[in-house]
Parts: sequence; C-alpha cells; structure tokens
Amino acid sequence: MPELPEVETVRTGLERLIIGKQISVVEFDTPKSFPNNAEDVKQFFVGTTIVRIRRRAKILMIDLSTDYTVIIHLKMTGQLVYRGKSSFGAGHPNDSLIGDLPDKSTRVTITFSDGSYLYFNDQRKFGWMKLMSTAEVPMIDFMKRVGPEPLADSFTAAAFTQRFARRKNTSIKAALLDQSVVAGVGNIYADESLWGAQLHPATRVGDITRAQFTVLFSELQFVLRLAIEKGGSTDRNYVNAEGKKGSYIDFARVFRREGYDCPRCGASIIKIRVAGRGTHICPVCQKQSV
DNA sequence: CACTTGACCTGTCCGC
DNA sequence: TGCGGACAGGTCAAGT
Repeated sequence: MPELPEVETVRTGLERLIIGKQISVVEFDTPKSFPNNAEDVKQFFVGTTIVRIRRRAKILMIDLSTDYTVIIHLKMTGQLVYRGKSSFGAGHPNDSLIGDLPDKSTRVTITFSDGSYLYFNDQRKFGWMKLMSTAEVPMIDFMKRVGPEPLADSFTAAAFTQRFARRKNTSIKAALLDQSVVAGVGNIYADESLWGAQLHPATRVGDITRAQFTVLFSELQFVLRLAIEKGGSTDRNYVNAEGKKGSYIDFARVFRREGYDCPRCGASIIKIRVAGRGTHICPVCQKQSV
C-alpha cells in the first residue's frame, strides 16, 4: 500500500527527523529483512552519519556519510517509524497509530548515538532493506527498468502517453501498475486516477485515445499531489515516520468505497477484479468500451 | 518480447 | 466459539 505519496511522506518525515544522526547499533530479525553480512554492517553502517534521504518510485534511499546507502522497499505493510529517547506510543499526545516499539512485527532496529531509534516494521515480511555502495544503487535491476517519476517537472502528457506504446494489448490498469511504464503508481492511485479520467480499468491500452491519455495524466498528477498534501492514504497499515496515519483515504472517490455513491453521478461504486487486483469503479461513469 | 499467474507472508474477516 | 478459506497488494520468477 505504500505508493509514491506514502513513500514521499515517509521521506520528508525522515528528512526532518534523522538527518545528521549517527548510527550506533543495528539489530535485525532475519537475513531477509537485512541481507548484509555483519562485517559490512560494522564497516560501512555503524558509526556513520545520515546525510540525505532520497526516493525513487516506491524505494527510499538513506545516504550515509560514507559512500554507502541503505535502500528500503516497504512493499505492502512496511513501516519506518522514528522514536525519540522517551519512546511514546498509543495514548500519548503524539497520537501514534502504533504502540510501543519494538513489537512483534519489528524487523530492524537502528539505534542512534543520541538514544533515539528508527524501527523498520513489516507485518507481512515482504519488505526489505539493504546496504550497498551509493554508486551501485542505480545499477540494480529495478532502478534500470523503472519508468519516469510522474510528478517530475520535465514529464509531459506526450511523454506519459508514449510510455504506454509498449503495452498496447494489456489493460490500462495493468499498465499503470507496471513500474517500468511510470514509477510509483499502485492500486489506490490507479483506481482513483482512472475514475478521474472516466476510463474503465479493463480498457485495452491500444483503444485509449491521445486525448484520454492527456486527461489520465492530469488526473494521475492530481491524485498524487493531493495524496502527498494529505500525508498519504492509510487503509490498514501505512503510517508516516512519526507513526501517524495519512488522510487521503477520506478524499478517495472510489478506492475501498464499494456501495457508496459516485461523487460525480450518484451511482453505487462497485468492486471488480482487473489485472488480478481488487478494483473499484463507478459502473456508470466508467463504462467498458468494446 | 508481451502478457498473465503464482509465490512470497500474516492478520483479518466471512461463512459454517 | 472455532476453523478453513478468501483476501489484502508490490514485485519478481516462471509460465504461456
């Protein structure tokens, strides 16, 4: 569920909370959560200082004062939560969604030299973090294949449309979820932007007109920007770097709103399955062409 | 190469 | 109340 807006929200939170902090201890549960050998962790991670936090697609990069970077993918249920020295949990005025940490889904605990912590929690264990040299990051398969950032200043509707040329025979929803077409879109913002563009998610890419792609591009940018402004969407697990929820879900028009009225025409939102994913549409505004 | 499906996991919800 | 099964969805491997 962390998609571009959620990962971006975590990024800005971490930027505010952990830049300049020095790492003193790193602990993890299994090698899958942190697959580096102890020697590298000791040599390139412990004792270093955090200098920069970057994001590309749904991947976070924490640059260290050495030429090393920790890259993190939250997948569906990953959380990166900072806690100060006086650890606060649920019920505290800071109103975290989660309680005391570490808990049973904590995979990695990073202790800073000032006594504060960064926890990597992941209920379903799909997420991972990995230490590698900064120069190596762009060389990993995902980075080589991933498409443009949809909110980049230089990215235009024409360029967006062109990205879909490779995927003519699949559904627009499958193509939107394909990270090599455009970066950072997941199930929530795919459904929300397709509703905005009044496109049925099962529409064949090759049947979509240039004008429709232009509308879809602007709707996608709209929902991503709004979601960043609202701190992302918390459906179940997502929290920001302070453990707090995002509020985009309150503004969602179709996602997880089956049975409610379409804000455009009043028809009842339904849930269907497209590209192997739960998919939410207005059956009146988003007619299947063909 | 384009495209689809299943695997990876665990917690939750639904029907019996 | 307990239990089995479906479901949640990001990415990759393996299949057609």
